[in-house]
Amino acid sequence: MSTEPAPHDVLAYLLKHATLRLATLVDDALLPLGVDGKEFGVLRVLAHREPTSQLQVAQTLGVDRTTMVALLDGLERKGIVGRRPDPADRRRNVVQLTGQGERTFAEAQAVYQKAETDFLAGISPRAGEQLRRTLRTLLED
Amino acid sequence: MSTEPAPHDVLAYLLKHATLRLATLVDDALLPLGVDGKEFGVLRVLAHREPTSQLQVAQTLGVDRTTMVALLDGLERKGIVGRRPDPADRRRNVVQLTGQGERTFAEAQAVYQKAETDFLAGISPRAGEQLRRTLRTLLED
DNA sequence: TATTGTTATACTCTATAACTATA
DNA sequence: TATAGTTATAGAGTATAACAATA
Repeated sequence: MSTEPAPHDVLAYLLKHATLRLATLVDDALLPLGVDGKEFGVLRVLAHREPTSQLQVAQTLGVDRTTMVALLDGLERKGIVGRRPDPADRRRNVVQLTGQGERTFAEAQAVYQKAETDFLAGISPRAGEQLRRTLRTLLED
Repeated sequence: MSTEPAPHDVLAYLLKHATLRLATLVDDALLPLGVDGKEFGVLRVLAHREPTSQLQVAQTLGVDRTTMVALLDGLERKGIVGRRPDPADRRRNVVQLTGQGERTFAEAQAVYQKAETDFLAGISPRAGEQLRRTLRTLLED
């Protein structure tokens, strides 16, 4: 046997695969609602804010504005979001959840919480909270 | 203001972005060595094991065997790994680090450790160890 | 027949460049 | 001139299918 450490026991690997596993759980859980994890991200932004422009949503999520177009096209086709020109600046689109979108978001949030709980099932609630705090601190900078 | 929780304060988001940040730090740190994070993953597998086949390396890393071909092509071109037919089963390629590959791996490991330390700079060593333990437990299943 | 490595191809995801309309 | 949204296009990354050599 080699004296080298196991290739999987390194923080970058552990973080990546924990991320992947939770993302898979969430995507699977959201499947019946007709949205995926990325779309759920858009819904969270729209539910949190007053109606905003596409660009603001894109910047909040850290994606390009051209990527946001396709994302919103899909959500609009499903009747989850609506777009209309901003009367105050007609270059902008005001984006907001539709009534159906609000319901989908509420269901998606419940489904997400369950997936997260399942993901954390192997550790104590205290350890789960500690994990969340630690990650927040690391991302604060 | 909305009563909805902030869209970024959700475990899936925190995990994803912590992963991204560490991956970026590691890639940047490895740049002068001429390898990236994914190639460093291959090096870790090869350093840990006795010489193995391409397929075994691919499976350990969870990538397709066709993906491994291109990865090893790059590492071989750089003189970091060598490939030769396995005398015991000539369908297989035995893959191992070259002398230069061993040196590159040693340097890469030092560089990685520094990037990880920088990443964890904002929390206590105890919290860093707790993070590692928690992630290991979550991935054990 | 099944397996390993390889190649060609297709698919997904995302960004860059160019266009339209508004400011 | 600059900005928001859109479209077309290109690039990175990875997987699927088909093939050659070997078992």
